[in-house]
Amino acid sequence: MPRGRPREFNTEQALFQAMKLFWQQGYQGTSLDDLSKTMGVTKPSLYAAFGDKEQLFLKAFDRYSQLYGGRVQQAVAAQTNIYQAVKAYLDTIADILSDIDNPAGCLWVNSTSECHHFGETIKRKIVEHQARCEAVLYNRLRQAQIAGQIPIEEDVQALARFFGSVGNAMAVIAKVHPDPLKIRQMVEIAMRAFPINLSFDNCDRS
Amino acid sequence: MPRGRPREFNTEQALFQAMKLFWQQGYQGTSLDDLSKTMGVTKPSLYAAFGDKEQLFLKAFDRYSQLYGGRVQQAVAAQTNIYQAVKAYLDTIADILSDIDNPAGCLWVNSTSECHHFGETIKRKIVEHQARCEAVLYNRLRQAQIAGQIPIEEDVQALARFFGSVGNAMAVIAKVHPDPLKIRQMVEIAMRAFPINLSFDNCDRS
DNA sequence: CTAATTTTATACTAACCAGTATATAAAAAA
DNA sequence: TTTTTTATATACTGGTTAGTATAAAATTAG
Repeated sequence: MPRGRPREFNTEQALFQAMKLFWQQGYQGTSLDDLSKTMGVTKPSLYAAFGDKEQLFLKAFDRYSQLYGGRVQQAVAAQTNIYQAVKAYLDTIADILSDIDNPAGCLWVNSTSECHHFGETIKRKIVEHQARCEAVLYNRLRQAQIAGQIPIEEDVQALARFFGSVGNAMAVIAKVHPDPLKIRQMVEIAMRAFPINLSFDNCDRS
Repeated sequence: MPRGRPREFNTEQALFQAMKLFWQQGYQGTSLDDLSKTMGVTKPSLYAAFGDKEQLFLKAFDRYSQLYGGRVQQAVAAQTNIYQAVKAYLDTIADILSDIDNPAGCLWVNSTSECHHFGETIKRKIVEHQARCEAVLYNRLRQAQIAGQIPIEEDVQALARFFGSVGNAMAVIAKVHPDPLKIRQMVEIAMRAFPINLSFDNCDRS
């Protein structure tokens, strides 16, 4: 057991609350008094445990990235078919956006809108997250292309960016019209842009 | 000529500067001192001419909506072919996002991210703008559907929402990677999702 | 020129912000 | 118990925020 007086709060739970608050209200829209109250941690304890507001945000963002980015990544990995893998990417985002326990929209998309105000550290995190999401799709698409399932003349990097962006677009819609049906329709229509290799079409699009 | 001391600033130009500042920095990220300085108008004059911060934002947002929404609407109206009309919608947004004189991204998308902090008046404006953009696409798509150029079983409302959302997604990309080429590629791929009426296909997709 | 009217310049206010100093409480170590 | 260590509670600080009071300046009307 550690030395001094024990913490009266759970670090993980408190960080989760901070993440949800930043997600809902944005970085600038969330005050330390707000955080302190919602996390159930007094300000001095908060600083001792997580550092200043920027560091807390970084940790909250990492948590978001691991939790939901991880869930999307797993869903993609679980599919063997490339078409279904891309669809799983969008479907999982649709699931997350439709969960009424979650704040509306996407923390990453919200953060990009605020990026003018951020320092270099947070900006780097934002770019990294985007790159990681795109890479999940790119790796699978490129692999499928090499396997002949996607036409060789396709720019799979651009394709990964497109489907990644559709996920972001769904988050924007979810923020204005939190209607699961509308989000599902987005997935359905977006998947029509999936390229067909006419000579090697062995993809199941059921 | 009006009665008292004449204004030393141009209202239109000042509002344009305010719009650009909100666009770049967001509502919460833009202070009145900021606005006063950039607009070249002292705070008391600013309040006399535009009202408080919320009212100024509403006017700046209206200006944005008229200026760029109008430009997109015109581009769509200029096309006779439905496929080209939808493409013109996205191409015009790509043009606006690629203009280095403009702040990165889209004021509307940025504002949706901040919406938790807004009062009902601004929230209504945000929903209205989205509905108007979608309507530009819907009206054309529905017309084309009635004319038999789009399959009757298509949900053209969902289609309008999809292409509108692609425009938003392009704005998010532009905020992180301000690369015109990447934005153009988004348009190219998104247009693949355009529905073909196999029995009445008279659309020019050149 | 005078009076009425409107804009501008300066300085101010009350509330809120991120962050902290100080003192106290709760645990382990000696 | 006493000392050491860590966490908590309270109150505070300096800076920023939106918004304003006051007075001077610039114009027109009579």
